[in-house]
Amino acid sequence: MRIIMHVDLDAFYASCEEREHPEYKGKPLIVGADPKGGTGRGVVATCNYEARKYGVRSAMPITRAYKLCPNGIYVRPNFPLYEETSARIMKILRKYADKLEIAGLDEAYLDVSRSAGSFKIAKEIAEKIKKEILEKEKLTCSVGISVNKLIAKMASDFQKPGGITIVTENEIKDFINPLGVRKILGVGPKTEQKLKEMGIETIKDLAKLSKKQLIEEFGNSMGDLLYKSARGIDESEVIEEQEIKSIGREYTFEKDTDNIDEILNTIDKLSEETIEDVLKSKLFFKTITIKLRYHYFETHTFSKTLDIPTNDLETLKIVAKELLRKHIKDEKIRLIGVRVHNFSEKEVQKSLKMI
DNA sequence: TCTGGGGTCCTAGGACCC
DNA sequence: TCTGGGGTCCTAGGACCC
Repeated sequence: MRIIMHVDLDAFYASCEEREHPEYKGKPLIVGADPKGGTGRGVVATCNYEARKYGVRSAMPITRAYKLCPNGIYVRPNFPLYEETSARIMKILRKYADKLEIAGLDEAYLDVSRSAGSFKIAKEIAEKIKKEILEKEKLTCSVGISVNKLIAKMASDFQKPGGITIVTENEIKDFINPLGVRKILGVGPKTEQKLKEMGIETIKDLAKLSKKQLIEEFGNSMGDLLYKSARGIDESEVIEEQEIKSIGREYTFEKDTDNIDEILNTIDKLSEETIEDVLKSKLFFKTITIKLRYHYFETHTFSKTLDIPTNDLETLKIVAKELLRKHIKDEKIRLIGVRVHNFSEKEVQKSLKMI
């Protein structure tokens, strides 16, 4: 049997900010877009627990957060700070894990089956991890321990902030049954709503549906996920390193725009930043996708696949602008994005026939 | 309430090849 | 003249995660 641990840093961005700015402590702190006195654009990235008392939550429009908590401290995210802090923490976690899967800046899965061997030792490891992160980084985390990633993640979420929750094989059913379906990784607002319309709200409800029923309603992949998740089954491995599938940048304008120069200049800028990352990763891409969001929030993507992989900035700029010209409607644009994918590691040599 | 920006994965139709 | 099926690639859209 496996022993899987999920470590989740508590209110990570906000906690990093509090650490760097002790004057923020004890006050509601919101990391995200500039509220601009209630007219700003964007959302809350993270807030501390003080701000949560006002009802502020992650992904909430910043204007709404501002109404709920006008006297809060609002700061822009400082990603270099979070990235550096996260990298040091992942280094700590790596020492304790047979296998480590980084699942974002603020969370990771650890396979500790071999090194722990039992839930008792796994708990001791979790305590050591918490202690080391607190001493070295002045940050707290929540830990879930179980037999797979699905339940470990649900467990880490169970006693936040700062808790350690263990769910053994025998306890899985009682642990998941009362939880809402939304706690399943992969179930978002749409699937939750659809299930609700079917009279399904908790995992216990979900477990009553047959596999056939679920696959008919939700398709092969999601149907299977729901069927297994409702039974606490998750065979997925802790994966050490994931390959990069796509690289891109997008930008929401301060004000919706139909100024073509502004849009084209933005494509240039986004392309340049995208290529910077592409060069760092030493990859060559074949497919270019642009994303357009209109003022009424309708969003479209358009892509073109090249004959030969490239990492060339001019090619990206030209193709991105071609795609824009070909597809853009006569409406104000809210967001524009550029993304590249379909990677290979080498620039494919031109065919010998060309000689 | 009016919805960021970085991504991943899945679906489905059509083209094209064998 | 009409009709196969499988596999792969491309394109567009959508749900979801942190």
